[in-house]
Amino acid sequence: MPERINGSEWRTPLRTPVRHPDFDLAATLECGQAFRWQRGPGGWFTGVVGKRALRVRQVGDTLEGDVDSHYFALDIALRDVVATFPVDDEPLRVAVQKHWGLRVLRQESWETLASFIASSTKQIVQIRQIVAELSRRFGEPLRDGYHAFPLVADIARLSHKELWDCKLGFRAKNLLAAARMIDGGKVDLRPLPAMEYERAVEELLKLPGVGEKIANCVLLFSCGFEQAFPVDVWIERALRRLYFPRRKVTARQLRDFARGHFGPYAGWAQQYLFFNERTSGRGKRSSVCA
DNA sequence: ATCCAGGTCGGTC
DNA sequence: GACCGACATGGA
Repeated sequence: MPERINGSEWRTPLRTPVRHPDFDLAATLECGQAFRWQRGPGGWFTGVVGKRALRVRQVGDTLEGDVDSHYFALDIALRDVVATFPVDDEPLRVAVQKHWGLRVLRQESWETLASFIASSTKQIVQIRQIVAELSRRFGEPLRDGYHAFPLVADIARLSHKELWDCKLGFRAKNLLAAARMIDGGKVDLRPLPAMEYERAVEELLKLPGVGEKIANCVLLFSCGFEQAFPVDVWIERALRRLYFPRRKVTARQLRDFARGHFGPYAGWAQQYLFFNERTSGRGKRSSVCA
């Protein structure tokens, strides 16, 4: 099938279609963990992973196109993950059922860190714009007008204004300083996956613009810490609504609850609850703005 | 117009 | 420790 996009041939050859019943491509790509995918005609998603422009779609149980099974974490048995979730947790059970097949991707750590430094008090649609702009201006050109996410060293060399012009606002200085710390060897992302969780958090907190929430995003989405549980405004809202209705609890209490309650795959539970909260229409805002 | 967005940080009490 | 406002910008 010689698919063409914008008149130019895509990536050749497309791989053999793969059957995978426990995977929901759309939910996985649109739940807010990745910022570089776009849904196009025919149900095809296009995006960039590392230095590859990929195109993939799901038809029923079948995946077509560039199926990167490592990136999509297809080796993980979803039933085993769900089996670790607490029994008698009805809200989580409902969320999992509603979005069955949603998986936590294995993303690249620098891109994840940079994207989430850019994310603070930004809407997801704006984060996507910023990441796209950074890539377009400073990332390695790939085929068909796509660009890789810029390397740490390339961001580190930029001026404050060059980053500012990518709509980063007050986050520009944080991204620049973080890039320079990593590029200069003050912080090393590579050993994070092998560290103890607490130690890895501590390491990331050295970076400017990185607090508990963003550190947990990086550890969950790009370092294999399935227990990491980022608490943002959406999850906070969901936890209050689902587990502490009409009770006053502090943010700290919510974090402690989450860490003790959801188990070794708390991060996966977080994604189901997060996506559910954003799509259920019960939050203060009723629509997903992506 | 006004509020709020996948927060973080440095200042208060 | 918990609480508070500043920080930039744009979407709803």
